[in-house]
Amino acid sequence: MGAPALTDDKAPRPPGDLGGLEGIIGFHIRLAHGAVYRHFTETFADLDLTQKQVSALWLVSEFPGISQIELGRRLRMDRATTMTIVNRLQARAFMRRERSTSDARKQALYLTDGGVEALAKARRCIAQHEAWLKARFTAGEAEKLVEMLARIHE
Amino acid sequence: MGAPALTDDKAPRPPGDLGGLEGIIGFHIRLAHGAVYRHFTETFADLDLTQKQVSALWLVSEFPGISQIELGRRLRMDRATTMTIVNRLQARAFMRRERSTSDARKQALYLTDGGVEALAKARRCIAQHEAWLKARFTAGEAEKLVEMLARIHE
DNA sequence: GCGGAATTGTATGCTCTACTAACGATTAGG
DNA sequence: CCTAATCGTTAGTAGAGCATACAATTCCGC
Repeated sequence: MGAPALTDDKAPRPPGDLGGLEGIIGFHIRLAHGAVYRHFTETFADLDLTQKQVSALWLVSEFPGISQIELGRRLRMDRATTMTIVNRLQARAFMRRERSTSDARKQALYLTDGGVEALAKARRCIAQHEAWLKARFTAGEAEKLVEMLARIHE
Repeated sequence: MGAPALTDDKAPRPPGDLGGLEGIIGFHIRLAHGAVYRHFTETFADLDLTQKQVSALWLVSEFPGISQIELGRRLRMDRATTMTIVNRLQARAFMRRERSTSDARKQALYLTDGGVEALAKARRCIAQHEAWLKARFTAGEAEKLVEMLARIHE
């Protein structure tokens, strides 16, 4: 008991009040992720790329010839999810698949010229997006935040 | 130039290496959110409740009679998304809708007895989930993390 | 070397979340 | 009183994640 009724409009608690949810770390991660996701989507509206697609382009650029399973491992995606990402990027001619010469089970992934170009544009958008994010923190805080988040995803 | 080939299996970089992605705050928030989401889903497998559903139950419990639009505002969901959440919870008889007496446009949301019970169980699962999360941090760190995440979602 | 187990890619189908656009009902403001 | 704004609702679209099943390939024990 004690929770005040809101049937009338004399709301006694401010609109941002989240009650007991306020102290839950997981809840804040969820909201923060949502906010970042929304801003990302706006920033990348012109490029029409999602976070996952950009991450995949980026990783394939840094690890040319990487296999799908390895790409998925680093981005914490399962095989099926990785497939749909790569399918879309291949359909837009940003990426191509080749059978690996060392292991015929694997596909080796490479960026096409169009993919390199798209990634270059994406990097500029990411810089902008990150600037929006980092404006809230000092350099030390940003570093600490990244380090703590890394502890969560191992 | 510079990026080592992975066509062969002499991978010169460790499997956790994310290259330039490492420094991107948004990327770490994404991965952390994924990890939290996965653990949450495991923890709540028996209850068959999602993060959003639990958050909604919790908020309606703290603000009985809250309108859908207000619920959505606090959880950063639009009206359509809020609808589907409330629909599911109502279908499982955890929540009921009533027309607001003060504003006939609004629905006033209340937990049913089943909803109260489900929330009680959910709270125990959340405690477990949060303990898993908090094990990585000191009390001070956890507080700082929450505060920094709050800066992101305002 | 051979046969069974594990790995990788692929296809299919389901779910949750989120968004847009439209519409009707109700309320609020000039 | 009439118009604009708000709220709920429905329908459609899309990304992301997961499970399952299957084929091809490789690996390992014998």
